[in-house]
Amino acid sequence: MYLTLQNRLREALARHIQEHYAVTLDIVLDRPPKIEMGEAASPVCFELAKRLKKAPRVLAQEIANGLGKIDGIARVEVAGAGYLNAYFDRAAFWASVSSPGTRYSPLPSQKISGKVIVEHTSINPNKAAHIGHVRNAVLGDTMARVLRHAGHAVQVQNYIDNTGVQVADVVIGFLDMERLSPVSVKMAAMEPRFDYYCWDLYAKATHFFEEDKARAAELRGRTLKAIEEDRGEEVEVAQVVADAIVSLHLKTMARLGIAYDLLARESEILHLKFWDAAFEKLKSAGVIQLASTGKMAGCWIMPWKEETTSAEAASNDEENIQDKIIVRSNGTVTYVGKDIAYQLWKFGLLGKDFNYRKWPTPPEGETVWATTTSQNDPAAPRFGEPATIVFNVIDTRQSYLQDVVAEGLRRLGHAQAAENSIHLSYEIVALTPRCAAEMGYELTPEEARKPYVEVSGRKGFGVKADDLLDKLEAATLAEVHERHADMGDSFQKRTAHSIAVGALRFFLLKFTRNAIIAFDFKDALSFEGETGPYCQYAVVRIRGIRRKGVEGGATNVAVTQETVATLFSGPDGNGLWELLLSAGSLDLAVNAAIGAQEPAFVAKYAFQLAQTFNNFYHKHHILNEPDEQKRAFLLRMTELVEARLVETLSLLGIEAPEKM
RNA sequence: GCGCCCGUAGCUCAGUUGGAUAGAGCGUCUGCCUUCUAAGCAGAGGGUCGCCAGUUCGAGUCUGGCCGGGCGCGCCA
Repeated sequence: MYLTLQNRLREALARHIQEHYAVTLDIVLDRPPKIEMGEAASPVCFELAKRLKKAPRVLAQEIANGLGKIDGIARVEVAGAGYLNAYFDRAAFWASVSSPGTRYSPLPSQKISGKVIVEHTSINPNKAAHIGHVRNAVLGDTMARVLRHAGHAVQVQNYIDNTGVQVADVVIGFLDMERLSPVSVKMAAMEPRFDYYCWDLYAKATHFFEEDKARAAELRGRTLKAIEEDRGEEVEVAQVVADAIVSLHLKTMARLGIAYDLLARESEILHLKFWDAAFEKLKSAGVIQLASTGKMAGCWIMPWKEETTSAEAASNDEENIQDKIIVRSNGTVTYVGKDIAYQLWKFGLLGKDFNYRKWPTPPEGETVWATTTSQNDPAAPRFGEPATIVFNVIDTRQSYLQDVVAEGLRRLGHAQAAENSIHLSYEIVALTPRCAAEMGYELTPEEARKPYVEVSGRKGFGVKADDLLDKLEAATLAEVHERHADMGDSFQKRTAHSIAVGALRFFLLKFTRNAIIAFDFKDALSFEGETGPYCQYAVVRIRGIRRKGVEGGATNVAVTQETVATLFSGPDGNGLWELLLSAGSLDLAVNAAIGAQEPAFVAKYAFQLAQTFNNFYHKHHILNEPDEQKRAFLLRMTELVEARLVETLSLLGIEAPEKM
């Protein structure tokens, strides 16, 4: 609602200034420092004053006087040195927030026509998911929810690198270190904690490789080649491991309310000749070249840093060559090459499509599709339909590689697709030294002094997602049990689960993307202050009021327009108005979140609304309010807040329980 | 060496395209449960926005330089 009024004001000011001063200006709008000063303010007269060489306050007064009536805005006044402050029509705002039909309507300029792809999670399927993977998934899932809320057709894809080095390492662990047969691996893969087993095995394999580099190179080379060529025990085990772990990842993410439309697998990129098609395009367009000399001889490379002059290039020693290898001298393709093929497909620029089948072991109640080389299921959604915009949720350390992928598209002549390939980058989740020590990690004195310690999947060092969720659920269950002993067991569990998810998702979303999160159990297990449970608690309070009201046989009287007008202009008017305004500002938060690709804005908004409500809650004792009209008004207000807060939390993937 | 990111309260972080008196949570201290759930509320204390210049009517925000920290620059991903 707020956004609608803001847009009306912006348009009215722009038109007025254009008509009366023949100046076209972008109208900057922000919030006045205090609610008494209105709800939207523009410093546009300062800019206009400069252009016209007139005093800003004089111009502001002229505009305030001349600006006609704007629907939903009561008046526009001059303030300070020349601000234009707009005061919303509170009763009208109440009416529109109350009407059930109000929906988010994006600005026309922001409407993305066509399909949006959000690729996230994309964990190497060779070990259990850890907290860093959860940040990726939660960011991507939240972004997808927010985009859907804004009316976009979103497809969520999870890229499965089932033919890469990481899977190969675990395959070597099973075949060459543990000397298991494929059948035994198949049996092991049916165990519920197979991902944990692989977590340890992967760490052991990494250690094993470090002992003897030559042996490592030989084993890896042989295993990777077998997997790529789709033959032997290696490929059999690789498939078993990758498939089992993907299913476990899906299960872990389902605990957090995260689901996927499509699992796009690297094995299909290879076997359906996606790479071959991309390779031909890159070669014929001259985007990549076969290096004949130097240390990259025999590789297909994409030249980088073209702007350096030949003199500079000549003086540069080989160490500084930035050219990116796309195909190795042994003929195998790098990750970047495969990613270019995949990215081309996303935009419908490859001229090929996958076959699709249902994933055989999805989480309960879900349908997940996956790519396949075998028979296509005609019931599959049209995943091959070109996207107009693609969000790739990948940590910031891979920025350079993402730039290479986008540059590849650009040099193939797809400037628009390159522009719309958005790297939704985020910083890593590290552990505080204290947390690392708690987990039995021996810190060097240097590490102990740093604010955080980086996790490492290779070393098997990190907080596993399921362990963290278990810990959170145990903590919330103990609390729920204590507070609501009368509650049934399964209800207690459900409640504890939603609080645990609320705590974790909010914890990961309250930081902006480029903040490094130093993880600590103490912070993540906190349920007070700026947390998910705080926001959930506000909803629970509202539901408590409603239950009590129904029990007490509260009369359901309609709130008259007079009551609304009187209360908003009365002594508590500004306080009440602040809450309503906050409840009507979700569209602003969503708009900002999409504009900046920053889900944290929605989390900040949820907290701010919950906080404003808690303030209201303490100020007004609703059910004891003797005045029937005022009571009805306050009750209606809580309903409005509940609806908007529940909606906001659902965008964050957080459920509000009935009691907590 | 080159590139990207960061530096705001004791700690952890917000601060949309430059706008009015720089905010929140945690922690500390003081109050508030016979009244709709205290996972809460009110209040106090806490700041040379790393430093120096510049642009501007106006800079935490933009530009340049410096200081400090992180990451990337692999025939790994």
